[in-house]
Amino acid sequence: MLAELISPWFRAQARDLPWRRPETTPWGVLVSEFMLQQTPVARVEPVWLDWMARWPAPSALAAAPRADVLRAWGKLGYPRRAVRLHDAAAAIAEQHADTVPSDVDALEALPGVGSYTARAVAAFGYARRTPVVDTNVRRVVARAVHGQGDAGPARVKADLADVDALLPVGDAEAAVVSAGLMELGAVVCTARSPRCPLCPVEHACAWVTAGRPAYDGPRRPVQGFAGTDRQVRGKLMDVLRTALGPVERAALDAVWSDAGQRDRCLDSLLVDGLAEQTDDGRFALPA
DNA sequence: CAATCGTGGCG
DNA sequence: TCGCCAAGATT
Repeated sequence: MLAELISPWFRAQARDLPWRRPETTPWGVLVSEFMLQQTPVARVEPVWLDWMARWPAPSALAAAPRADVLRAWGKLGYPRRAVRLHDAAAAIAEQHADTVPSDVDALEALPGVGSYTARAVAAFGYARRTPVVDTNVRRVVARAVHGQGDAGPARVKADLADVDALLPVGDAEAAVVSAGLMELGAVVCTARSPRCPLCPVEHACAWVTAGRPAYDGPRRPVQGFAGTDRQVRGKLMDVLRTALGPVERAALDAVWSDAGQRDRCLDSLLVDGLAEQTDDGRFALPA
């Protein structure tokens, strides 16, 4: 029911995102999915284009120094994703003959690849029928199927089953519906002020039928940022990324006044493989 | 399960 | 201005 409405809408209205172009390889899809984890499309686009030009295959990325990878990641945020993608590329090059797996279980075994990313790569990289459940899809299902104003806390198995029930039988067509569900949530069925008059599902939507009741369930508390370790780590990484070579400890000390927090964050960056200490005691991105 | 992990734009 | 958010994964 919903699928028949979403599919033609998506074919006609889908944004022309670079990783959706027909020449994009599964590797390109995988890279896009890593970058899009918690990061808006607009910020990902230029970085993805740069990465595809530099590292068109997993083996190419795997051969790059980690410092180059982290600099190319730029300010997308959550730089551990870059480390995991780098490691995933090495695993694909060495264990999968430089070919991104199409099997969900094999994908999930890669570093940084969870339930969502594995299914997204199978669906968008290989046109497989598999439920792809992200925050957008959960919101669309909560509204259109369950008549609720928003999605509550994730219920992994039930969410997968909900989406699976919406997908048509055929692989290729199911993959289009999966992409359409995400597009709908991203562009029309948005968290704030959904554009119901533009929605292909409006007249089949349980939430609209119910009079668009407000969401009453529990809200995920919004993460603070100012003053957190996340902010401090970000400032430290910015120094290391910008520097041409190793920097003195003084250069890192300058970004945050609380020495205890600063040292703890620097240690965590070393542990995460985002920074290293040189023999002469300075700090740099890992070679 | 809840906390943690960056960044910047927008209403 | 500032809270809220944007295609999650890991521990």
